[in-house]
Amino acid sequence: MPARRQANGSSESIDNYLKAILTLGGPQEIRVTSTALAERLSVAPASITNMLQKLAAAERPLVEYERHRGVRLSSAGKKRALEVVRHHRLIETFLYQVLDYPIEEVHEEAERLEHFISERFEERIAAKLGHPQIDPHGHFIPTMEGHMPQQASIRLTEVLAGGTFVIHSVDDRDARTLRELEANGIKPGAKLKLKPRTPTEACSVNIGRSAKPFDLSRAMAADIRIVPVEKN
Amino acid sequence: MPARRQANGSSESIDNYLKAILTLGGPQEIRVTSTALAERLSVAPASITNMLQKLAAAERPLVEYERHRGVRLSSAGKKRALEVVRHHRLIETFLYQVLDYPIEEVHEEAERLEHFISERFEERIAAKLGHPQIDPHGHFIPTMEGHMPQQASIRLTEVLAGGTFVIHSVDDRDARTLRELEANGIKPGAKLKLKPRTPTEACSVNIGRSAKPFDLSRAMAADIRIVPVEKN
DNA sequence: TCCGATGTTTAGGTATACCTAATAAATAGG
DNA sequence: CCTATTTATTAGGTATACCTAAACATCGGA
Repeated sequence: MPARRQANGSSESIDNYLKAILTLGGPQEIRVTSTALAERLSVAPASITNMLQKLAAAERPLVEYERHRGVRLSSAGKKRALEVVRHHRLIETFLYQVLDYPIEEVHEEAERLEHFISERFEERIAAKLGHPQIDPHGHFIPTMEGHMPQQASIRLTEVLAGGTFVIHSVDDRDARTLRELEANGIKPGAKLKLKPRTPTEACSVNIGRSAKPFDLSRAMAADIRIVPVEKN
Repeated sequence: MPARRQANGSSESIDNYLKAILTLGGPQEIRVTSTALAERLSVAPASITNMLQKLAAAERPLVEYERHRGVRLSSAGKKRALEVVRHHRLIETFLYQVLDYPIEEVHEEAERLEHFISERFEERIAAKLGHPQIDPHGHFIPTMEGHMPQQASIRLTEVLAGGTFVIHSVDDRDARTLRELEANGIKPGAKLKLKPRTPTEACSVNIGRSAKPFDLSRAMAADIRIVPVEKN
């Protein structure tokens, strides 16, 4: 068998399956379908089935899998997934704060390196950064013990009531969208006022002083998460 | 085909073949034999032949290979090999200086990460370090343009004449040996006096004030390189 | 409830990078 | 100079992680 180049036991590919199951399953750890995984990972559905069977059949299974009923992470799988997410977010923070990367480049580099850094590397950059809890996108960084801090945030697109919010995170998968949004003031920490609306209505947003209509489909694509602010 | 996880075109495995050919070929770029490569890479000789054929047959060949006559790097191969060596040595320097790694741990981490960092990462850590020319082991760092600085150093084991030298580099492949040698003052920058000897004789070494006999086989294993010092 | 659309799995195949065993070429000793 | 040993190559096989195409479940609507 070919040499393992990872600092730990699993492969890069497996890491990515676990991460995808973690994020698609959401905080309630809903079963994830093959199709959803196939789309997320840009892999044929048949390949997903194959991999899931292998992950479930392992000595120490990383997922719980039942034919035609989707997958969930096992506790071992969740541990590894959270470790990889921790790596990703620490690396992003490090690239941004220590190596002065432009914000829109941190994701791609982190996506590659997250699989290959050692425990020591993880520990050292965390120490250098003062054990940060959120990354430059506003995402919480899982703890060393594999625990994801509770996020009291909600999707912008889920909010119908209107009110004042702080942007908690802006998803970092598409560099262009991210940059555009940032240029418009849509970035973690920014304050934002929503007008009440129905699910189908366009969204109106106040950022700082200026009020502009906001295209909901873009918010959908970018997965903007916000935290309600108590008026005081 | 499986997704490329490297920032550049080639694979981790290919990188390692190129690096091995570079170092085994030496500064004069002697043809390297399959056996030598097989040993260095801990891979069966048959696998070496296979890989060399592929590397030589590529659209843009990375090696010049003739059956039964060994390999040399092509200019493209040499460029990539030097790039990987640059990555390795920059990463080691970075781990040591910025992340406070213990010296004996930098090699393993660099060996893994060297294949996966981007041009940007390389450039950023080089800048952070002030574009260093030698790594913590005393090895020269190839330039961005893929040029290896001339090393006026020689193998400790090749020196028969005796004289005063500065240790230029101590090879970093075996952590234990490295640590032991360092504990005995054998580290880059240390001054060292050799007594004249024959190839088979034990070696006598002065480090600072103390003179001790030195086991040549250990020097052989560790590939200690030294630079002659003009007495003044 | 049955039936077709959708989603999922099985079957069979590709490329990479390894392996072992058998064969062939080069080199060195008598 | 010819054989014996060493070194290198070919042939055939494994595991991983993908693929396509065909078969098979599940689910929602008539």
